[in-house]
Amino acid sequence: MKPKPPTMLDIAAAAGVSPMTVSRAFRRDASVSGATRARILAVADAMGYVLDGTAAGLSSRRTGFVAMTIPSINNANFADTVSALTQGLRGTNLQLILGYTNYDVEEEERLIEQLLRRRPEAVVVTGGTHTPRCRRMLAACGVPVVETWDLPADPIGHVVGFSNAEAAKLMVAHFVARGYSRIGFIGGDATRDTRGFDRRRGFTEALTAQGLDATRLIASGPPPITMREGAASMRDLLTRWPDTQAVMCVSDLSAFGALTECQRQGFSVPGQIAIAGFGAYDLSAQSVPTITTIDARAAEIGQCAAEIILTLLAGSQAEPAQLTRLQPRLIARETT
Amino acid sequence: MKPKPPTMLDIAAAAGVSPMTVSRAFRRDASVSGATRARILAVADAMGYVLDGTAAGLSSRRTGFVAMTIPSINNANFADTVSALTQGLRGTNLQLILGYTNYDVEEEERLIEQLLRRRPEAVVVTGGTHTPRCRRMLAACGVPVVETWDLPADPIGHVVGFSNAEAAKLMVAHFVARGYSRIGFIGGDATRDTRGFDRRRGFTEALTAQGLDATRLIASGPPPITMREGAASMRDLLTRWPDTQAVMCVSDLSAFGALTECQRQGFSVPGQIAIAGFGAYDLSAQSVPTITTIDARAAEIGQCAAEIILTLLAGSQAEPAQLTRLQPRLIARETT
DNA sequence: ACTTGTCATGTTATCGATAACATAAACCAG
DNA sequence: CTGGTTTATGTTATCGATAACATGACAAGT
Repeated sequence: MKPKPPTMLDIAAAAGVSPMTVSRAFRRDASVSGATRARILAVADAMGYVLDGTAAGLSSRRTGFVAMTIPSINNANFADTVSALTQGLRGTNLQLILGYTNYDVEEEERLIEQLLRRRPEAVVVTGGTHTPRCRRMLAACGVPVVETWDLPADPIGHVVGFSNAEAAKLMVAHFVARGYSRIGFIGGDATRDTRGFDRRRGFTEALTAQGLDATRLIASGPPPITMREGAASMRDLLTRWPDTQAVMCVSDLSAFGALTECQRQGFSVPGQIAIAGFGAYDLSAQSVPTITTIDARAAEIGQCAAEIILTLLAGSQAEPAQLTRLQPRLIARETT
Repeated sequence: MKPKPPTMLDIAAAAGVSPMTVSRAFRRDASVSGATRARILAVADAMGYVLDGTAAGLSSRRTGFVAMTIPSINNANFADTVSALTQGLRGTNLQLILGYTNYDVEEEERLIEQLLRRRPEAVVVTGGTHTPRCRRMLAACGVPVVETWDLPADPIGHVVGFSNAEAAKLMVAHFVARGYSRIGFIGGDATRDTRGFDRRRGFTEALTAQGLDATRLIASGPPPITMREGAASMRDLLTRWPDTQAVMCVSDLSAFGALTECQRQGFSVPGQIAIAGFGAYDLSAQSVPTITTIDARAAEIGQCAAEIILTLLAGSQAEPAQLTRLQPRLIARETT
């Protein structure tokens, strides 16, 4: 029924060489004569042999894994970071394994332990807030750690991120320059999405600095905030503060939801109310009207993380922790 | 600099027990006295010990991996399947490892080999079209294989899918019932996205069966088709066949792009032209107007796949290959 | 008191590869 | 033709855990 898959010994016997030669044949660099390698690979293919990476990893202490945690699959921003990182790792024999924290640091702790069991050669986490045990595990795991999408107050290792608060201030400055003064914010509950929370903090700080009312805040439930919740929050906002002139949303998805709600209610955007999002999703470039947003440079985050990892794994000595600070860019569009 | 991480032997020595007892302490079921387990886990935590899953997997022949290939990250449909599958595996100690094929069977072959090296306990692939070598590897790997999102003509193992062609016929029937007869199709190049191709085939077959013109086909480049390409394709379509009454798009994203193009050109939807998508993304429920689409039951696919895998891994004897055929549902909305 | 059984733990062999070292053959300069 | 170097391959020990079997202690049943 289940014929046990062949091992390297079987291939070696069938090809009339030693196991070590088979092992070498399966690696690029190793010194094996062309003829021998071709014969071995042919035999292996014929016998349906697939190298056992589990055993290889145990023996060589190189598993070929890079572990990464992200809050949620199906978020275009994190997907961009993941894509870029995957792309940056292409050509090496490193593979990304992903875990989803669901915006929950407890879940992150469990996940990190599971991922570290796989003995990754590097770890990339999203965000700079972790449980104490999670921090300990990451600090002790002996491989490079990169925190992303944030600027942690007390980094564990390397950082590739940006200030979410600064990004929000950028947007407030844009609103003020456009002449809006009664400005609201739509986001998720503060407790879980720390990056969303930082954006809200930056938002209120910037408004306060301008002497403007910073109380028009809608919390629309646990993250991630969907389009539907963006729409519901817009309804709330318009009910509670009907004279609101502009709204910043925690993401483009919620901004789009807010926009559709305005369209349904017959409000003109930006004539009666201005809307801005965050993240520079395709959606905000394509919608009618197009949505003002902030490009958080998601792909560059992944790309920089990949470069850091490759450099670190190539060089043998431990390099000092590196901080790469990216500058988010405001993209002004039709909704403001 | 890099203190070598402790091994199970170190923990055993520190806790004054044998390595085997430590091994048992780390597993739920094993018989260890509560006091001993607590002591061992405390020592392990204090020493920053993390179980080496590589070695565990080699020894026990259970790696705890389920491998899955999907065409693309950042596709809400596949993300839903992945989420549901992850959810279904929660509570077991199985972890999903994902690979992205980029809609390319050659890439899939490379990926499957890489994934099989990790010795997964089950494999889930998206689609039913593979290279010969890929089929051979999957057939020989000795673990359950589930093909999804399709009904392969010649399945390798288990299947959880639906007929993309039938789904498209459903949509054509809907168009015809609404009285549209000059109907176009927007999709990607036929060569790579076989599911998209099947939808187009179903579309043309259904039109032909109705005696309608089935030549209004726009191929907008290699998949995945984005919103932007949907918009560009709509422009093409309106230029080449200005009297078109309705358009079926290969996905909701391209449908949304097509919708925005109509809005920019001042065409009323559905007054002057009807638009439908595929996939029941959030977007199509939220846009103004809401977009008619087909719910492919992405989450159920993941859920069923998880159930199959869990059943197979629980039972010891090999069960016969199982075909789960889901029925896509048409969701009529404002754009038609 | 004696068997039988259960529970907690220890011992030994092994999973499938690779590192590190060893060796034979081929090559090459002087 | 000789000594030194390179190239291709083999040998042995080991990576860190777990399976399978073994054992000793204690409880329960007769």
